[in-house]
Amino acid sequence: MDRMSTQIEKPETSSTLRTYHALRGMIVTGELGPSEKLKIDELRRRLHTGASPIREALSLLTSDHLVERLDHRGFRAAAISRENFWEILVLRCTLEDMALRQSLAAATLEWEETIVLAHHRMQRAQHARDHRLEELHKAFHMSLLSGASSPILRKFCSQLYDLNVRYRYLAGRSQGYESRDVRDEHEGILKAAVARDADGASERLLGHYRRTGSYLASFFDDGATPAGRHECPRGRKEGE
Amino acid sequence: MDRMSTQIEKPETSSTLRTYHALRGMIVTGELGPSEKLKIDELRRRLHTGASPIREALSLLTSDHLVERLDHRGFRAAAISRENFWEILVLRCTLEDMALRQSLAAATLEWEETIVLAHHRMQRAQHARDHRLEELHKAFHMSLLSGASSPILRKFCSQLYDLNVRYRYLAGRSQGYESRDVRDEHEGILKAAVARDADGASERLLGHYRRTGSYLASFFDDGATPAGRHECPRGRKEGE
DNA sequence: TCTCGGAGAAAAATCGATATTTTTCGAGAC
DNA sequence: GTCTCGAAAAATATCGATTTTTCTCCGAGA
Repeated sequence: MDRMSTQIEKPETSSTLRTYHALRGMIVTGELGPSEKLKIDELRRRLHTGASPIREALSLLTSDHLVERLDHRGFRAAAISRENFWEILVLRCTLEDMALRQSLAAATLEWEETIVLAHHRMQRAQHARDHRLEELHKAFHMSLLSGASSPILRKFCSQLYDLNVRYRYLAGRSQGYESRDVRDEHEGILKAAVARDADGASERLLGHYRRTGSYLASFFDDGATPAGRHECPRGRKEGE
Repeated sequence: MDRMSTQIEKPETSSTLRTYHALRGMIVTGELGPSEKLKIDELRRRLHTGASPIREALSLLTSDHLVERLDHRGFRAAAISRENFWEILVLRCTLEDMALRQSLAAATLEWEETIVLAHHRMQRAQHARDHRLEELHKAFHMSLLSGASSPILRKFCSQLYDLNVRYRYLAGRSQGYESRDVRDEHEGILKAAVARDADGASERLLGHYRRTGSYLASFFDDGATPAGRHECPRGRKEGE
């Protein structure tokens, strides 16, 4: 992580990495639909590259749970399901709660400036209807966790973020960040984080996810939480 | 998962998967040491396969945090550090606690028989000094979590398991399962799980990890918990 | 002595082609 | 009419070779 950069997009040096990001974007946005067969040859033409980078990128995406590898039958975009949706939400709440608390516990002035800046950039993109809003939104959320001492945990959170955003796209809600409520929520999270208020920040962050989750769930479920009866996940709050 | 099989080794159909498992084993056991350069050509010769399967396998291992990918400079086995060791332990305790509770909450008779069987196989291998003890040990631990409704969580646990075992090997303690204590601990975990005692099982399981963790840590640290001052992780226990 | 630069070697990344495997589809049997 | 078997077609998996990049090391200039 360089200085104030909140990790926006690199020049993309290798073909494999370029392909990886391209494919990930295509799957997250639904350009490649759930369970869709991913033919090497077709992708090769579409992305102007060889079979090797495609296969490597698909291997990486397999570990991100965005692609499934079938014995000798190639790859396909990950299937979706109610269970999967709730699973992601539950895990995400637990892990981000953990990461956020680590991050706040290790908070520095530099980190504080980073999240303020990330928030500002996101806000500005909202007003300007910048197409980069999506990645700036992720950058803001990841910046909150960037102080966490556990890189593995941060990576897990990043993966779960993408998995969740995918469901948002599939529900046809590519961006709902403009609404007054969501903007207030972001601001509340930022303020609590700056104030080093772990419980408050966590509560707001997880509430943010749960509300979005319930909202999105209505597009998959027929309106309610699933039959499997996962209770809506709750972060551990010290003062309860 | 088929019937009673606790997921021991498949016939290994594709070259990529075979290579993946081979390389993973080599890194976990320390045959390929930390930060060691992983030259494609050398591995190609060593594993009697082409460059493509090697690269794909290495890509998969990158997502497992066992291999690092360097810009245009190839791959190397993941570095080790005190921080990394504790990070893995903390995460592992949190996630296995979660998975174990899910698993117990969804416990069925079939699941119960699976864990009993997995435990028996492990015990038998201990007596017979079977070289497959290592994989049977993993099979037992994973069987405990196998009822968890979240496949992603189970995969995270599996990854963290391997990362942890790697440190055990690097400490020169390839197998410490024979000791009376460890065997008792396993039995205690099994009994609590069969009794559907989530708190008891979790406490024993995490205690098992923490004890092993402190023990192993002494080989990396100079005897104590790290400067970074990670407190030893604690699972959430309901009744406290 | 140190730094810079460049030729040569080594290694990685990528491509094109071949070998395997799976899928498709139609003919023939029941 | 349905099922089975087998050959053709499609797609995957893998290999060998080429291209590109990085690394190494030696020598010239400061």
